[in-house]
Amino acid sequence: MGATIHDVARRAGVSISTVSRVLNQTANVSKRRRARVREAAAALGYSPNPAARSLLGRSSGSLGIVLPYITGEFFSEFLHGIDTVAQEHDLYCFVSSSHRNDGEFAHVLREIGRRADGLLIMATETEAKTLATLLPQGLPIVFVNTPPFDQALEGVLLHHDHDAIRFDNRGGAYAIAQHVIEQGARRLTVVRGPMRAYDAEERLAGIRAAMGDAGLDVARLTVVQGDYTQEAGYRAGQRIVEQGDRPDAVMACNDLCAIGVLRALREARIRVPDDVMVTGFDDTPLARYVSPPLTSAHVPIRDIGAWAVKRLVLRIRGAQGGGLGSEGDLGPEGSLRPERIMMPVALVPRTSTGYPETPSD
Amino acid sequence: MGATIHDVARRAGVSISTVSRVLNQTANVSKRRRARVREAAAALGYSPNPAARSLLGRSSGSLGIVLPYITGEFFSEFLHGIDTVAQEHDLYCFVSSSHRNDGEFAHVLREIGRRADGLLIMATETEAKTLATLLPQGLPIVFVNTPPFDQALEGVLLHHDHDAIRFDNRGGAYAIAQHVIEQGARRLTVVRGPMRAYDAEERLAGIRAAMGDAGLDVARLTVVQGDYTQEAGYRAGQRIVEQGDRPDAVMACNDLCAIGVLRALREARIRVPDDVMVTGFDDTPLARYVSPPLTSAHVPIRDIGAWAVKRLVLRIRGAQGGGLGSEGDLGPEGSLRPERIMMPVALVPRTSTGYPETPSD
DNA sequence: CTATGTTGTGAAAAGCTTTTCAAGTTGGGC
DNA sequence: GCCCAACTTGAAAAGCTTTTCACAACATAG
Repeated sequence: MGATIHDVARRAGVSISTVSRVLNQTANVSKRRRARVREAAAALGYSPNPAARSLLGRSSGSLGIVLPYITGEFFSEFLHGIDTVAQEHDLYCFVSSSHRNDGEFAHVLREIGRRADGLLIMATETEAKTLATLLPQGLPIVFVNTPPFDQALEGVLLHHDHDAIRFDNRGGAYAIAQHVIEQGARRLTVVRGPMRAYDAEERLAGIRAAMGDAGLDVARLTVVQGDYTQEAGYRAGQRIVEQGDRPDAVMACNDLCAIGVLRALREARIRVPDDVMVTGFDDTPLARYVSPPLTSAHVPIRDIGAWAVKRLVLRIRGAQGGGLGSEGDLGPEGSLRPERIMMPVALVPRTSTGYPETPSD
Repeated sequence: MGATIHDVARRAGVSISTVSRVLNQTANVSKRRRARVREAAAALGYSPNPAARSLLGRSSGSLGIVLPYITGEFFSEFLHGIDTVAQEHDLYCFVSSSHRNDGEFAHVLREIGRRADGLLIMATETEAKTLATLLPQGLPIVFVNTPPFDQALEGVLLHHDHDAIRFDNRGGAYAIAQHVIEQGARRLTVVRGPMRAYDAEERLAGIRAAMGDAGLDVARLTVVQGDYTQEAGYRAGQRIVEQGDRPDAVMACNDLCAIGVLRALREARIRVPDDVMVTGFDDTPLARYVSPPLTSAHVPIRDIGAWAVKRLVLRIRGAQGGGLGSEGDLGPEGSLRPERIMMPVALVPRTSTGYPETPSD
């Protein structure tokens, strides 16, 4: 089907070595031959066989993106950031998500690790220790939103020189709680994320800290179990309504969940924000469009995806990746120092907490 | 790093041919050796190098998923359906989307075509004729939501034996329009999808047909330009409000767009559905959670993704794929007959068109 | 003009698997 | 007991690229 390097060599009247050298710019070739090879390659529409290339242990030209079960806009946005940068560098992404258990996760990680030049791993649910034993060796990896660097994963990260990027769950939650308290809320209820998710834990901690700093009794925080879906938010909202002892503010674990809460309150004829304030998290594009517009914490998820891939490219292709990281980035042996980025999460106050609506927002 | 087939052969005391035969069950091997090979492979954690395999022209174990620019939940749901089935068959998905122009699209299509065993193409925006010249040869392809089978693509589809699945844009839009008219609407406004998208065209046709059948003057349908984002819906909604001559119903091109319309109406203190009805399309999980719950047309997007991949697997792995399609599926030469599926799109009436709210929905 | 270094080029090997081909072994029938 | 068939098994080739090695041509310095 596709032309091979031999076809190009024959047409140009040179050896395959010369063709390879011209196309990869890996050594000097005389002007005349170079032109002839270029011409032949163009005429035949030649592009090197990726399988043969990766068999050599060189680049396969692909990236592995391993994700947890994600729903809603968050996923689209994240993948969009990833895809844009990958396309710029002519890299192709294996995307895999929603693994049902650790065994499946391990299998996918291993198989994708064999096929890709680098890995982007987002695994909030799988614990750090499990992850550490599963990591493919000798492959650049960027962790997104994995557990805190200074805990179990630290050793792994240091040893393998991996990068990591996460966002400030605690700070974002702190800001939201602080804002809600400033708006007059005293009795707070949280619809928390999944039990195993450490980020849910962090957000909870942020809320508790804000309550403590504001002089509120942390023990009086009501925590309702939920997850990152509308359904869970809806059910949690119903429970809050039935409970009778109505809180001043319901802080959902993300925007989707908050939307479920909003519906439950609406059905019970409870007004937001007049009777109860509601907040989300992530600030997906949707947040400003629901009724009422949702106070949230902005997570720059698209930028995070983009950064992760840029970083991966830098490690895979070497320093010519360009634009990212200063020269100081290079470690003693010329290898990149691992970087750990914490993306700030900014409060976005909207009507759902009584903040005046601004049309531009 | 990883063990090779030679390592397994050495450990088991046999030749690499025997190892290959055992692992692929491609020929008889004596019981004793078979056991020894199995054992050695397990001990070394051997799995065959995918690059070497695909170099042989055999399977690469991966699928190519080529998508247009998609936003919101629709994307997540679709990919979820795809991923679930792919994982069942141990296939890995190259996902690529948001190509800025035909050149980029062509490049990606070609490169992914070289890397994958089969292609899932969803390309509403790229025209059928362009697509036909770009198709990689000799590769199973499933088209999702590409232009109607009986138009330009027909020849290509027939020739290459490709499958196609789409959903009934026209029927769904017809049902929505009919419903809205039954609810008392006479002056209708449409926020249509992108100019180049043929599905937007189909939905418009469905609406016009419903109007005609109901005895309304089709010429009096107002069409506002939009696209599949909330922002576009918001702007379109603002324009509708400013226009003064308020319609009885606004039919948005999808749920996201409808949510934008809802916000614009809300800001103008126009009540939904009392003053104006609003409808969406796709029936994403969100539709039932917004305020008011959104009348929409249910597109089984997850099922569509799943069907497409099952079909691809069937073509790639041969008839043992199992469960999908009867024996009658096999054509004269034992090859699968191309199948074209039209998924029905069902009306889901909710409060935004005055339909009584049901808690269960 | 010889010795040395530089540059350009092709042959060949390596990377890992599947599959064909040939050879070996075993068993059964006459 | 011998021959043919069937079954097992190993060697080798093919698939396509990159890179090393060796060689040739050419230029420069002494």
